[in-house]
Amino acid sequence: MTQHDLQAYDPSAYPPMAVTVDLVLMSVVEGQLTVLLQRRDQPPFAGVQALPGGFVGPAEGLDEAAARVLSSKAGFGGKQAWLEQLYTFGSPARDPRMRIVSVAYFALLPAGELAEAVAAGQGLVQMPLGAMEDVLAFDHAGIVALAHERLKGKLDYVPLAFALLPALFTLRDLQDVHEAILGKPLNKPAFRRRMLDSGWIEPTGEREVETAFRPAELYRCVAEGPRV
Amino acid sequence: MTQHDLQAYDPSAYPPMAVTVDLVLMSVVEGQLTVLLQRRDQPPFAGVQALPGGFVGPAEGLDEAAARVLSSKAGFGGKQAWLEQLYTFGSPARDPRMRIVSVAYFALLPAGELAEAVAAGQGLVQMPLGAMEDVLAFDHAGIVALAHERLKGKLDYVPLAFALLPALFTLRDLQDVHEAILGKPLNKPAFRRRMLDSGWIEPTGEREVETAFRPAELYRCVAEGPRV
DNA sequence: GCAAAAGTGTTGTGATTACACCCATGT
DNA sequence: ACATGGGTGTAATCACAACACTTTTGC
Repeated sequence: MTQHDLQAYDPSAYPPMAVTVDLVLMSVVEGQLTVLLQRRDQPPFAGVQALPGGFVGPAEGLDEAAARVLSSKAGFGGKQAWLEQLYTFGSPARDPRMRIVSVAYFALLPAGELAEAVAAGQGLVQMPLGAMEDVLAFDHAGIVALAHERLKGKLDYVPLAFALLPALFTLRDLQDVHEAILGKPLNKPAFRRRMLDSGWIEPTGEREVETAFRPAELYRCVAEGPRV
Repeated sequence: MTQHDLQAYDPSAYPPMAVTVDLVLMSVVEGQLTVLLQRRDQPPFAGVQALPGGFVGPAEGLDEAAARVLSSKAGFGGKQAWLEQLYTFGSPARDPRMRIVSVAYFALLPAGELAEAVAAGQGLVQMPLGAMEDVLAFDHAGIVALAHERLKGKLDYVPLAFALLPALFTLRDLQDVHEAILGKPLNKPAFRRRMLDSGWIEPTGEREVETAFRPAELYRCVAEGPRV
């Protein structure tokens, strides 16, 4: 952005492009990492599943646009979700219609809220990450794979697992989420201690109810993150 | 990118934006992590240092545009550099002239090549990361800070330090680069072993020449990375 | 009292650090 | 010979994992 100043003042001299945001909306449903998809009803890729997304408005920031799309698709009532920029895709060939630069975000929601979004009946479906074999439109399969990688990589350093759980949760719930993301079982005592030593959670003194056996203690997340 | 298909076919219905790439071109010069900057000669921010950048062409991918800007500013002769997408900035307020979405990249060059770029006399200057106190145009100070964070975070997992060194280097050179990036001294034997065990380097059998004292062995990087 | 899952104590292992030392080279 | 930095061995520390064990609840 330096030696192109003359161009910049002439609207026809720079190449205008459409900028969109695409959302990888994830949750852990019954031990499976799951993504929210939307069936396209127009070509190209009519009838194919794709990531929800939308154009960035003229006076709208990128994070702002992502948050708008998030609340419009998963119009959850005033609750919070993790929302983080993932990567920007801008290959000239990625959309056959026109030049589109797309800023991908990933969003994390508790399973209950994902289910609500699906139940709202706006054509949204949830699909386990393992079940989608190249059935996504555009380059969206690669975007989902990248989101999964990022999730795995940050899991131990950043308190993002809590965005996939309700406000109160047990250590077993938390471990299930970690195992779903990493795709492998974890040792229970080791996991417990790592979490308790992390400073991310605090015990509430409350306990589960309606359990068949001994009820587990409920914990609360006390860590901060990019929640919208 | 799903429910806006009708808009997408009408050029006037989507908000066109200019898309640029900005480069954080870094090297380690005399133990200091250093960034390549360019003095702006046009308002806004005339006379102020900024990151080199440029518009993304109509048929050009983002990585491609970044590589083009890299080779035009630091027109190094056929050598290789580390080039990696960093983050995308799109606040409506970030450029007072018009709506610009900028995809930031960071690039890593050996100190010698950075010096060549400066010597070429295209108005480029190098500045140590510690020395720039909010003297950058636009939101570029934040971009540089983010690049530094990313560099620190990936240093132990990804073989990017070698992009800051010539093809042959000593373990001491490598340690100096790590220390400059992390901003703290490292233990010599521990660092040695970590590097030798990493599988990223291999000894050449060659040795330094013209040293005052015992010459160190020269190593070569055998790891792959996103080099352009 | 028994089944099932919560929660804890103890031990072992691998990785990394810290410190001390030896080695090789040019003056 | 000696100063200087390259290079190596050994012990200590830490984090984490594995395992066995105790505890608590509902039926």
